[in-house]
Amino acid sequence: MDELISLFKALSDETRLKILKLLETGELCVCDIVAALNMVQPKVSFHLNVLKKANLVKDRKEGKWMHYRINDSDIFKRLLILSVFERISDELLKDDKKRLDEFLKKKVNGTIPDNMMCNSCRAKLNNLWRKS
Amino acid sequence: MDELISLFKALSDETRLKILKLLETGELCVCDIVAALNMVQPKVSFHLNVLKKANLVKDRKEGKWMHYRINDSDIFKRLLILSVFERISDELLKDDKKRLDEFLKKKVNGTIPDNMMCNSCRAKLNNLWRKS
DNA sequence: TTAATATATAAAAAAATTTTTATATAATAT
DNA sequence: ATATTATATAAAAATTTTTTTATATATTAA
Repeated sequence: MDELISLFKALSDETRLKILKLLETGELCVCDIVAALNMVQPKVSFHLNVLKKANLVKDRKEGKWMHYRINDSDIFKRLLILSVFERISDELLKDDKKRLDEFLKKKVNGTIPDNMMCNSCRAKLNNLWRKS
Repeated sequence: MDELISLFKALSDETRLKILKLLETGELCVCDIVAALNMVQPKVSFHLNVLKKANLVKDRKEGKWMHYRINDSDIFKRLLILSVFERISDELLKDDKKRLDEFLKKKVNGTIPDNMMCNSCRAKLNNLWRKS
């Protein structure tokens, strides 16, 4: 029962639902999420930890960066997460997505120096750059 | 989004999950739930109110009694509630169900006087009595 | 080796939720 | 009318969660 409660508890907070929604399209590192939500880093880390304890996200370390992605390995969680996505309007995340885009753009155009980016971010952004 | 959050929040508490599980087999009045959970009445009323605000239960007044029942009118809530039931072991509710049975028995055998029972409780219990 | 960076963690403060205790309300019984 | 009963609500206390601020750790850069 504790597992069930920690799952629902994790889902009952606006910041955490926003984080999940930001991760909808793929993994992000902590600094991306901090930029998107415009919140202080320890606050974001706190919420990521709640999500992690509830097994709603997985993390992956790469150099000094920590990447988080959705963990929908079991069917019940997948369904919950999908229902959540469905119920959160794009409107609500508009500003956050905009800040995220701007932050990623800074990474691409070099406003954020190359050595302040991990390899997988660079690879992904280079790829985006070529596409658009 | 607030509706979604209040739904998950309502589901992230042991007492409230127990109440839902007690209501699985049909409506109960507040005093039944108080007896089952062995908790003080205002505490139970508080949690019932949280469930009601989240639209997880409906209430019905009969005389001075208030009856609560599950509200699974929409498909998402029904699914959530069913998943919850599936995940709560009978073991966890064993003592509560036992206390509930004993309380209902007292209503039947007259330890609790007839005038301290509403008509629908009497009807239901008489029915049970005849069956068993 | 020293400095800088990304993130985590700890401690303190703030805010929200839950529990308890007391009281109010409404319905019924006497 | 008065008393009793079921439940709700309000106020205070206790607990939990969240936020903030400061610091620690690990990794890379210079």
